[in-house]
Amino acid sequence: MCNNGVVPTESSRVRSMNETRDRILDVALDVLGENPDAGMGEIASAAGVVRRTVYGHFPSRLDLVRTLTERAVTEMTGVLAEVNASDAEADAAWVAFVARLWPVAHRYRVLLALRRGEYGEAIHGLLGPFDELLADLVQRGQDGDVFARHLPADTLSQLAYGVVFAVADSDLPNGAPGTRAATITSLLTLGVPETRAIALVGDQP
Amino acid sequence: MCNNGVVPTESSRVRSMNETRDRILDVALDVLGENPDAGMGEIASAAGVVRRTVYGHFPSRLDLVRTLTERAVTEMTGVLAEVNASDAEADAAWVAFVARLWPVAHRYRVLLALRRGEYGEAIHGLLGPFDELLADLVQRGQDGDVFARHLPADTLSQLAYGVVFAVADSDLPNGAPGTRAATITSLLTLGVPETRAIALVGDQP
DNA sequence: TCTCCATTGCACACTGCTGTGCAATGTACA
DNA sequence: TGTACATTGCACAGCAGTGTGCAATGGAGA
Repeated sequence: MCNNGVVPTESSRVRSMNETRDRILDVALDVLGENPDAGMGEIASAAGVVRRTVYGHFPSRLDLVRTLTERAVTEMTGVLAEVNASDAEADAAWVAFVARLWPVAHRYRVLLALRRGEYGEAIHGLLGPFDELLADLVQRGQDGDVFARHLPADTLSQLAYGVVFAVADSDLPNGAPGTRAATITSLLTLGVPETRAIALVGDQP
Repeated sequence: MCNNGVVPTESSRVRSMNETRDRILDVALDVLGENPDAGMGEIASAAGVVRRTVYGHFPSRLDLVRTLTERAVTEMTGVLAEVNASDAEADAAWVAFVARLWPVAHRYRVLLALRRGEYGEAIHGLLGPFDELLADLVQRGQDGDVFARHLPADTLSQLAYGVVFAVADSDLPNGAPGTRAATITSLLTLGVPETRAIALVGDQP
């Protein structure tokens, strides 16, 4: 015994396994992003692996999707909590949120599609904490009179979040040029006046 | 021979058949609205008919969906063309459009979900004329400086249209109370200032 | 060298859907 | 009364996907 923990037990062995596992997850995100109905075989092929191997890492398709969702929630709540912690005005916080969330959330955009359908309930449950943080931010904006009140905060937050990705989808896959337009549009939907929205976004990407 | 045409040939026979056919279409809209992945069996049961009978009227599932879409396009373009014909300002026209389209489009909301997925291409093609009319209206608004220009008219029109139904979905199935909020939100997304939007909607439903 | 084990390749059973064929059955119409 | 036909009930073939079992294979570690 030359180690007292569990980490460096079989360095190359488990590393290779984790690489496979991570590759499957990464590729699954891409494949499902293009076609939410893609099967395990399709994902396996894209990952350069046999279908049987995928089942070795994820007992069922639901397990795979669940793992993907957990990953997404971890990353996205991290960003949102950070933005929420600042004492900036809610509309400025929203701009920062979209700017920082964009790259990660764009990868996980498939979860929006998967929310309706077979695994809808499971995904919805896991996304709960994120949804709450989002609603909190919008609520703060409504309390501070920077966001409109024509809809309750939880509905409005989901809507504005959806608008961001609706713009993304209608854009070239290379989402870069759309970030600015998406941010402005979501601000408008939140009830921020156009002049203020443009001023907030400034000359960002 | 007591008739010279083809219409009143078998009054009760064909009427009964058309009733069955229409009932299947109506019910299919409801069933697919709740679950876009519903099968032919599910639709048949809901229509009080055997699966085999549905295939008697519609050779394939795609035929059913296509018929549904054609129906929707006919009704919706009718409403939109009428609104477009008036010489009202574009934002006022949009309000009238949403108000008049709401009942019919709400029934056909499933087409938005079906647009992604197996029949996406077919539906998209049939919806083309409607999409163009919609883009024309938004373009008119942009030209007249009542709508924002942060997005091209075709993208913005789709987005605003989607917002209307996103609000509807997050509402009670009884969509009545949401019409006002949905109209206001879509106007905001189009870049109409909040005060103007509220003034336009007035004390409508 | 020998052992462990992730991966592979193939087999299989199961489910759920689509679309078709065909012989009843019942009802409107001549 | 008899015919036409929409509907039914059932059977069947096909397809696509899921999840499992099991014997090879091959590379990394003891």
